[in-house]
Amino acid sequence: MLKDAGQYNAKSLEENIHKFWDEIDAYSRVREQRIDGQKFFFVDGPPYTTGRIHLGTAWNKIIKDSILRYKSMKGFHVLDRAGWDMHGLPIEVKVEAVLGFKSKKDIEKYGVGNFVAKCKEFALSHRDEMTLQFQNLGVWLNWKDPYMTLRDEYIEAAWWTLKKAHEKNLLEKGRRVVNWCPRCETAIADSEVEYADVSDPSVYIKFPVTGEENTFIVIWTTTPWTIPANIAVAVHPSFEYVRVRVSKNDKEEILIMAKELLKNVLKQGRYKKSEVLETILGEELKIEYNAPLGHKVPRQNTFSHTVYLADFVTAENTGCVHIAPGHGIDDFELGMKHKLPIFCPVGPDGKYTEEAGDYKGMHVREANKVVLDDLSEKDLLLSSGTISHRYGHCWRCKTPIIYLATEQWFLRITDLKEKMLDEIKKVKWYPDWAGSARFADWVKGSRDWCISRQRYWGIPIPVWICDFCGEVEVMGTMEELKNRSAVKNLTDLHRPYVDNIHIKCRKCEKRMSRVPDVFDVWFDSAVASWATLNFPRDDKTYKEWWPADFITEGHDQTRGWFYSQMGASMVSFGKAPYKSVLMHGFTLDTEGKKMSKSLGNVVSPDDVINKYGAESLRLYVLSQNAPWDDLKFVWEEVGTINRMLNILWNVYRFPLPYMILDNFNPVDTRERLATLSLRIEDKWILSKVQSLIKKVETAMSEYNLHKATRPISEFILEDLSRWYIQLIRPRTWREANDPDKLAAYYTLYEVLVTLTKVLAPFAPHISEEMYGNLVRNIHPDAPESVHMCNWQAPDEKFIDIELEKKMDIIREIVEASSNARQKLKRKLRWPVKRIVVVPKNEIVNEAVLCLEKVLKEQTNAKNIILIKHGETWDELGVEVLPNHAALGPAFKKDAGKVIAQLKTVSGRAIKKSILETGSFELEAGVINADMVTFKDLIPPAIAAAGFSAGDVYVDTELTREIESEGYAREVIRRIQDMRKELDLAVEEEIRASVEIKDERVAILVLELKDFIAGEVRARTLTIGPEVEVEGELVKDWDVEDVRMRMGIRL
RNA sequence: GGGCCCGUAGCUUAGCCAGGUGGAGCGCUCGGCUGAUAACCGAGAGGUCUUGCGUUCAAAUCGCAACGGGCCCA
Repeated sequence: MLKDAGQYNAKSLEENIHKFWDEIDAYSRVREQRIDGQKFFFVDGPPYTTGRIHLGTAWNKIIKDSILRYKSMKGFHVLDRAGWDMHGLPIEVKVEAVLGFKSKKDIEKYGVGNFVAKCKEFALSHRDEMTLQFQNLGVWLNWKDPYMTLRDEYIEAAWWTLKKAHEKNLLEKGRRVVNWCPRCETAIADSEVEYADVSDPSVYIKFPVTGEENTFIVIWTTTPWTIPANIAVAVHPSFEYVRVRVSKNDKEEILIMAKELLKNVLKQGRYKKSEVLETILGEELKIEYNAPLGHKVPRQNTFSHTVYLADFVTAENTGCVHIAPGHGIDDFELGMKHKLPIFCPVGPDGKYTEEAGDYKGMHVREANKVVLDDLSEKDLLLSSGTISHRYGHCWRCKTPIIYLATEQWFLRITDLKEKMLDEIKKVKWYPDWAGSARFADWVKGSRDWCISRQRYWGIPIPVWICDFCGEVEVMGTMEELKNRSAVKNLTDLHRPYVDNIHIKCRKCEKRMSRVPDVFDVWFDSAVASWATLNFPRDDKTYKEWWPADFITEGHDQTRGWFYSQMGASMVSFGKAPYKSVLMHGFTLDTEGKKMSKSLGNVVSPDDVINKYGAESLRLYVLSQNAPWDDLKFVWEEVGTINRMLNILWNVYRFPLPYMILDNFNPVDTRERLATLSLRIEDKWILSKVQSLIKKVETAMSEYNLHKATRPISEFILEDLSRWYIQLIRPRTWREANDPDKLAAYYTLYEVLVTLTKVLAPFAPHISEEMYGNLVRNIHPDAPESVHMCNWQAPDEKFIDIELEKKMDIIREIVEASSNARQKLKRKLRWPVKRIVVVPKNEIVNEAVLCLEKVLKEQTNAKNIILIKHGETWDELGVEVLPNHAALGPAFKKDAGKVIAQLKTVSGRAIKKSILETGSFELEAGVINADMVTFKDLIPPAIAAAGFSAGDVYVDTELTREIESEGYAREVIRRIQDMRKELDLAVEEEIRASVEIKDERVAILVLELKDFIAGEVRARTLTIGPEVEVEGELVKDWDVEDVRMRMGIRL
């Protein structure tokens, strides 16, 4: 049996549904149920296990959940292990903060094993916390068996991939300049560098040119601490450079710089006089110079310092660029090209090494000032100021990064670039430009991938090197390592457990040791698509499922996970690891600014759930805008969605009391619908709901979640609540087994049940609740959950597009008539004599004929008069407006007479004649079409309003019958109001008395006494001018200026 | 500085790909309804479609540039 429903309470409803899902193990059973379906392999982009989820993460998972629920209902066998990214520097930094550590030395002292254990504990506890948060959103993924990057089988997937890289000669150890965090003492990836505005030195330095007295080449830098490592100066080959004689304080010297920047340099150096001695192209500039800090850094005197040409030089500052190949990427590349020494006198802790001579032991951050002082002492400092610019910082500990030339391991992704670009084209991107423009551009500009980190909590790099001959061997699996090393009981592949495992060199039979590095954490998630299938341990599953059918992440992942996966997959398998990608946007605040803790504009998903429930949040993020656009979070809009859900709930619960009262038992709904005689509005809503399914399907085929969810909301508000429910209301109040009522019941039932299924992927809670009552309480053998149901295919036999169009017209006419009524202040409760529809096209005609009853009811009109298309309503008066400009010249002095006569003749007669014959004969002369214009004259009791395809006239003239009904309805409304006040049950009977002093009105109302009594369920009803009013509740009313006194008693 | 995306009523947006009188919702004002009722419905006001230039008979729509926002990079 159906059960009644209370008010919509999102929180308790969602809690109950979550409990229900747990009880019946809904998720697992839904997936099992589809085990024979077509495979749909989804890979969850693993969130990083620190802290709580934010709005963007919530949006991400809601998108995934809705799409997967939809796919599952469509019959796909979905594979969707949730994923967790659990290694890496971010967690190390958090744990270091908890333990109060300041550097790697603290970790070493604490013990790597202890530290790693803490990191693991941290990651696991956050995973649990975040899982709960995702589940509160109603997100279904495989939470019981997620893939976790810290698992041994996962680590093996990474190892296997690196071995592949080695076999394909794509793994390389090399010296490169990398982003280096001097606090974390590790290389960090480009993607781990966060840019922020900082104030740095902005200094102009003179390098003394060899063999030319008092001549200097001028460079500019923001990092004076790199001057001790200077090796060269770069100039642009096609810029013009000048030698300038300048003077200041009676001292003369010659400076070299770009011609274009002469003014700037003179200003910086506050030179009073200047004289250009020579202008030459950069490519002709052949000079050597002396190390500016040779006296402090003895090694510098062993290098030769020369000017080189480089395209990356820009016309800024001096046009001459200081080159330290050990401390800059461009610098390094230029150095490699010209075989310059890669001089890097800075250690991993950011302090100068022995090679830096006098600076040894000094931290580079303290060195800036000292270096400037030393240069100043030598009179090599041209000017010194500060500049505010964007500079890179370690994204976790916020320390400014430095560039260091270090030994690192690289994947030679650049070798695979062309093939990767081909693969990108084979992937289906939503939207298209995410792949063709954004991702392709990123890949084109990508560099080799530095995968090594000098840290602890990560996947150990499985490379062993011979201590003697340098032979390199890569371990692909745990098994391989065991076999090669004679270590039998290896239970954890993390550091420090793998650190002391040695193997015997195949070449020289000496000892091999593991390189101490761990992987860049991006490499972890890069192998997710096969690691989640437990490859390489399980080859069979891989063959059945790989590559992924679908992934979806935010646009920040273009350079992140989209890329890292593509790179790793090209290395491993030579093809893309995914077939389709939906790129979604970012959540921003109301102003369109990004949410950040420092701005204090962060909205957490929990806040939204607490206020409106998960369902509102879900539908909000899904429908607010296109998935790929950024989402501006606006609280009011969530409120609007919540209101829509509330209306849905009211629509759902409105018929329940009647259905229950009538013992309505909807079995074989489709068959009953075929045999019952349905009203046209029933057919209409059935058509509408089928059309809705089609719309949702079309939108979902392109992952247009906004275009799928918006029509659902529109259907609920416009078609169901505002229209169909209003139309069938009177039918639900009928007593007994009226077939017309049953037709409405069955129709509404069918529509609501269909709606639960359409809604299920997007609003899984409310649809489950409705389904539970509407379906499960009636059919015990139906699927237990709406999510176990098949997606309902649109049924063409219900669809009648013409009818849908006609109803649209009728709704427009009703709106127009309501508009017209308002002009004459005639309430809808009062019937009107007639409504005249003047159509502008044939469809309006058909619509009115076809839906006359609906139109009549909804406009509360006694009659509908339909004027034929092309004709005018003949009761409209016609005002003839003389056209003086035409009448004057035609009739000259008689014009006045003609105009006067025009007013005495029937306007309609003139219009008719002019329309038919083109002229009209007045006593004073014949007028033609040019001389007059016509205007409709609307009679006083008539109100007019237009709609898109015609006009509507409402005749509000009162008749005795109308007044009688109008007053009667006023009385009914007020007694109903009083019933409500007494909180009476719908079926409870009353005794009522109404005193109306105005005798005329009293008589009018009395005429409909029986009607009134029936409507308000009154056993007895007395009405009259002298009635004694009494009862539990007595009230005085003012009805359209008529005083009434009413009382009701039980 | 570069790549991609976004910029339409007070707010959130549709329309843009395939050029031809800019549609909604929220909010506001006024009104209605009262057997969904701490609900619901209707009407009205409100737009230099960020700006400028160009293509065209015609530009929110196509092109170029600028400005503002986002992501990514330097």
